Amino acid sequence: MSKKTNIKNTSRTIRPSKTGGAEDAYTELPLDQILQGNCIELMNRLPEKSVDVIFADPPYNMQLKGELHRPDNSHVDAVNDDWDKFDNFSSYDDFSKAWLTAARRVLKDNGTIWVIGSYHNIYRVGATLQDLGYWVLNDIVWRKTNPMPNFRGTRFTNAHETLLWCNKGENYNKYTFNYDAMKALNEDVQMRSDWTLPICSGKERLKVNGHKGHSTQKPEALLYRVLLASTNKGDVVLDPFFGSGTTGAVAKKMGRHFIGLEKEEKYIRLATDRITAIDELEAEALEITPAKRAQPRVPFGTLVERGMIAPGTLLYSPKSSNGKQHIAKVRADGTLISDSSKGSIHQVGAALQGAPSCNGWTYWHLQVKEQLVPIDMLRQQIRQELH
Amino acid sequence: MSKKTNIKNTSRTIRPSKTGGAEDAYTELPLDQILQGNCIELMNRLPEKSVDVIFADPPYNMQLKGELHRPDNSHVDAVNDDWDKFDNFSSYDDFSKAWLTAARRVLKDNGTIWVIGSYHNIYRVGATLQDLGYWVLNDIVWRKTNPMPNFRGTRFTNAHETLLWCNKGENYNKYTFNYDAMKALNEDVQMRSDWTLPICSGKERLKVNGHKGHSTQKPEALLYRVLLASTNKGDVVLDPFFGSGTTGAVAKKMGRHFIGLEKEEKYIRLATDRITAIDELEAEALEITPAKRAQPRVPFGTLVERGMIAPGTLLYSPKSSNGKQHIAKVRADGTLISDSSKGSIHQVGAALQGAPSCNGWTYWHLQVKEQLVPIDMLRQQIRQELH
DNA sequence: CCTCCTCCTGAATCCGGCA
DNA sequence: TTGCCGGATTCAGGAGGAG
Repeated sequence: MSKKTNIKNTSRTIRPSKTGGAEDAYTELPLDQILQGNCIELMNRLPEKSVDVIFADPPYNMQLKGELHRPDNSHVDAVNDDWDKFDNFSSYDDFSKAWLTAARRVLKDNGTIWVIGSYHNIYRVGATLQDLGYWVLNDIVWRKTNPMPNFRGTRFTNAHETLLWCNKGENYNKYTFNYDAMKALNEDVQMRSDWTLPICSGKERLKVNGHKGHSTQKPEALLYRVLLASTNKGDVVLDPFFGSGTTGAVAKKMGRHFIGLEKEEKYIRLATDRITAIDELEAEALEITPAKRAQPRVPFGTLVERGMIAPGTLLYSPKSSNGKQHIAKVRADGTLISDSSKGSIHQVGAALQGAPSCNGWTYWHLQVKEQLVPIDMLRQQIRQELH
Repeated sequence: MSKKTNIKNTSRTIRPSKTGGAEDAYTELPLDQILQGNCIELMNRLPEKSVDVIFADPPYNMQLKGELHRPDNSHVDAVNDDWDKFDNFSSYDDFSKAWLTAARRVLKDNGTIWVIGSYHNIYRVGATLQDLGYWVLNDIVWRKTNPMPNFRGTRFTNAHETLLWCNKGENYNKYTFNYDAMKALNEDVQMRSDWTLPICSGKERLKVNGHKGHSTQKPEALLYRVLLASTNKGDVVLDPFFGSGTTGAVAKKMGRHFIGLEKEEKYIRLATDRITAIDELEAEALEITPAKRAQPRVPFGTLVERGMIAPGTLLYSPKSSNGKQHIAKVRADGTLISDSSKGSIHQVGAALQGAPSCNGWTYWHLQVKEQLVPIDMLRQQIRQELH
């Protein structure tokens, strides 16, 4: 059982045919619509080899256990939706295999598929993609500028998600990749496999009664880059896990057609309202998040790690008016130790001077051939590499 | 068939025992050595649960690429393609399963394993890790500052590799993670899951007759961060695909023990020379920022006992946003009593705030000359005495 | 209108020692 | 093994109010 939801009056007429089985097959693509139901059944009703690109944001199977609080004791509103629960890896794999098989049938031979995930699920999804014959073109890392920290200090901040971009096989080489558009978007340097973008928050984040409209809404900037890279104007983009409809919103804005598949009524309502309010952009499109121009932050530890300053190296302060000079030793984790204090280059510099603060980059020097050179010189080198 | 290679004169004597099978078992760990042979066989000869960390840089499945094509390189239909791919990925999976199983036996229950790979193999490796019961702690993205560009403009620049960091399972929670050292290395901001480091080039890149000594030599900075994060001084690090010996070089430098497994004679020679030339850093330089949890516990009652806080003293919470401030009185046994609750400094603090927990040391303050001073100041005094 | 400050929040596999 | 309980733990950015 499934029904369709029209997004705009201009959407095409649907003619389900009764031939060939219990399910109604779409003889024509239901463009710019959200179809309600199980995405596998719905995909099987679409004509084969009919869509240009698939973007899929399947459940991540997060397997969260207890409650989590921030250090200020506030409660973390985690993803604990029923749709994210699976019994075990095996049942998750069955699910992945099923929807990716249905997706493969619908995808044009020269089409491509994007799947986004986290470490909880992306390794399984990636293996399943390969098992089904999909060919990985790139794995893309979405570096979040503002991820949630690790509140308990138990792991590295989980600061990225992964997208897999695949075509239907090694020998299908005519997929769309707008190389020059990507290069232009990246200030005339080849677009890399790591994309730095903020998470979806602020005004862009859809709310219902003051609460998140969807627990995992993706930022439009992410979809913008995906669609700009891998589709042309007028292409058809299928999203089998439509959710809050970011794919549809960006597709409409960019003059692409979308087909959204979604089980839950509440998300369909949310997405429908959202997309209805959107106007298609004129020819020239804008990147929502411009590249940051600021100088990249370089921790002092980076110099140690890279072997530019070995642990055990002595650093020297400038000689003060009374001829006194401070010395500190570099430790393995990029902190300093002096006679009387330990800590960052800034902390130790401040402590030794009895000052409230200190710029360690200019205060501390290396001895190079009987000359003192500020460690800031080394930071400049690294910043040049990071360009 | 395998043999060992001593790296330094001080290495311990090895006593292979003839008991229990055709293979010689090591009754003692062959520390700081490179063992020649098949890594699975070698791992099976090591004592179980004996190494603290495994770092593995397995073949990326590029070698198998030839097998992924038909011998005549003919175009393969998508559907028929499946078995072909499956068979070949399957053999890579068998290989992964075999060495990861052997690795699991050798790894201490509270040990962790790192595996590095690219999109060609990491999704398969990740799924295999999970299938074997390993629990992913983080997936780490190594962002290369200087990756090889995509010359043909057909894809995004492949600018990263992925590391998976796992422990032996969901319930093994005592793995080593030097959170504070990582934070210090990153200038007092939590270390994230994306690491920006250059590839191995220049002087660091080992050459033999003017050519690369090893085709996939990893940068020492990468191993430095891995080992600083997940090992302590004196720990044993096993690398089953030792190659050019970056793991051993960094381990030696950092005062960790290594065990290297490697099939090829030429790489063993390369790595041996390399590691021999390396000096271990001095002890003071290897010190890192200690975890607060590692500091001696001081019961609040000690302050009362020592007369630093008299029974009857009033303690004050910080003023909250609505101007409210909680007050509690110290009792003779080091518990607090307030209007509504009694108990430890933590329990009363939590109860008064209606919070799930509270660090009483930072929550409660003494009034000293019209200023509020956290009682943690007094704990610091005691800890210094204990020094 | 601008600045400053406080509050809130985000796909999270989030503690550990001891009785 | 379970349960108790001490006490350690966060970054970026947007919204909104105060001044």
